[in-house]
Amino acid sequence: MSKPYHHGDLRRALIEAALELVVESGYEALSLRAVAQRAGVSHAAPYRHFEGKAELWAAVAEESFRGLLASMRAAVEGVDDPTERHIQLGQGYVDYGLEHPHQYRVMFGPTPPEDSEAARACFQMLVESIQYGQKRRAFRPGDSMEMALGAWALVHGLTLLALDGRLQDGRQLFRRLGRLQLEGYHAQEDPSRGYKGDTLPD
Amino acid sequence: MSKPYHHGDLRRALIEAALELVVESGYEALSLRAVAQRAGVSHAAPYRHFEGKAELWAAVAEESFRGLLASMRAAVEGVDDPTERHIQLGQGYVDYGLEHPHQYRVMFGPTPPEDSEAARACFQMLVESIQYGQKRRAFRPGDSMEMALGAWALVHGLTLLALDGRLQDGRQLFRRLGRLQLEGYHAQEDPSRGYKGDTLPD
DNA sequence: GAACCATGTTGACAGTGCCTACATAGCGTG
DNA sequence: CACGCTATGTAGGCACTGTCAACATGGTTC
Repeated sequence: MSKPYHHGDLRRALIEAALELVVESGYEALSLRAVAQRAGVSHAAPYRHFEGKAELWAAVAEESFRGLLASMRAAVEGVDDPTERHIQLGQGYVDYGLEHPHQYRVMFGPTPPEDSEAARACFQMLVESIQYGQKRRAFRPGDSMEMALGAWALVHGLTLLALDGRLQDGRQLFRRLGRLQLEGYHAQEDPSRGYKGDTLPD
Repeated sequence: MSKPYHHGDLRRALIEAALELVVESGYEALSLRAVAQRAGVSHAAPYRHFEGKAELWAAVAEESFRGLLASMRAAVEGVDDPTERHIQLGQGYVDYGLEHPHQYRVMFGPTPPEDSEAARACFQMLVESIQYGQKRRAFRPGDSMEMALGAWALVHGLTLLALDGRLQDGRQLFRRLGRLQLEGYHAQEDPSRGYKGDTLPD
């Protein structure tokens, strides 16, 4: 059979070649030509499946977001307590970032995908985790999306700082800081200490 | 006089040309050759002052960190209340990022500067703000560096998410989430709700 | 003034993204 | 079945990039 002229599913093959490249040779080595070569096609072939480099990157990012989503899902499986569940969710996030540093850089690189379904699903998990805690009266009432954004910012920021080598042990640090953030999210029995009603401070 | 063969302070001129370029034409337009041309010098001249592209980027980042530091300093000037001061500090951070998006991307881009004096100073401001609040018994005791890292992660994460267009109004959002985070940092009068002693949760 | 050397220039090389022109083959339609 | 149409591949070229080596210039020092 040798190599058929037409590949069959080159698009998929290119994405996987790109993923392999990014995992092995790092974030900056991702060139269209290198990807094409790895997939065993000519340097212009990718243009039949992607508009350009940015679109291939976006596809790689989307694929990676799916991995992130899976990591978060696995981390919370079977955890019922709202606080513990939320911590586990963040842990799953941070873990994925630390274990797939180059992919994480592609996901949030200079060309982030405009509309990523998987990315939205990841954020949705955070929102639902907040709402779950609110329903159980473990977290204070308030705009669950905003509180989820706060959680996202924390895990995202920690992951990036860790990837930049600015932290010692990002995983351990998150366990502490995640709980600390949740102390602010917890429902407060003493009304003199702050929240009255269902709004966030200020 | 025309143009003297030797520039005088080409290193400085290159950094400033790079800054202008990055501000005007954006983050990705930063090429050594473009910078050289803007400085009115041949394409290989920069190599007499920088080891390569990465080092020039690092210099631009360092310069930008100095701007960030200035923004943070200006934001807290004359603010005494620990909570308000800490919020203002974060505000100064977020504001700088939102007002200098391209520079912020260089600062935390794929090639972050290894040892940035200004970056350390920025972080130091956060640590001291925490310690200041602890001394005044406004914030709970605990590892001030860790708590500062939590604050950094929040502002850094929010800034990046805002720059990626994933937030509506990052500035406003920070005011709310910053206060929310501080609720977790506040000293808690009711010992039944959590912290005992001088350690962070978990 | 002569030698030195930091600083600039020129030219080249491999690699990049992207484009156009051409080749191949799988498909539907007569 | 044969014909063409079109999707998908290739080959080559363009302008640009970072980097290096060889050369030019001119300020500084003995």
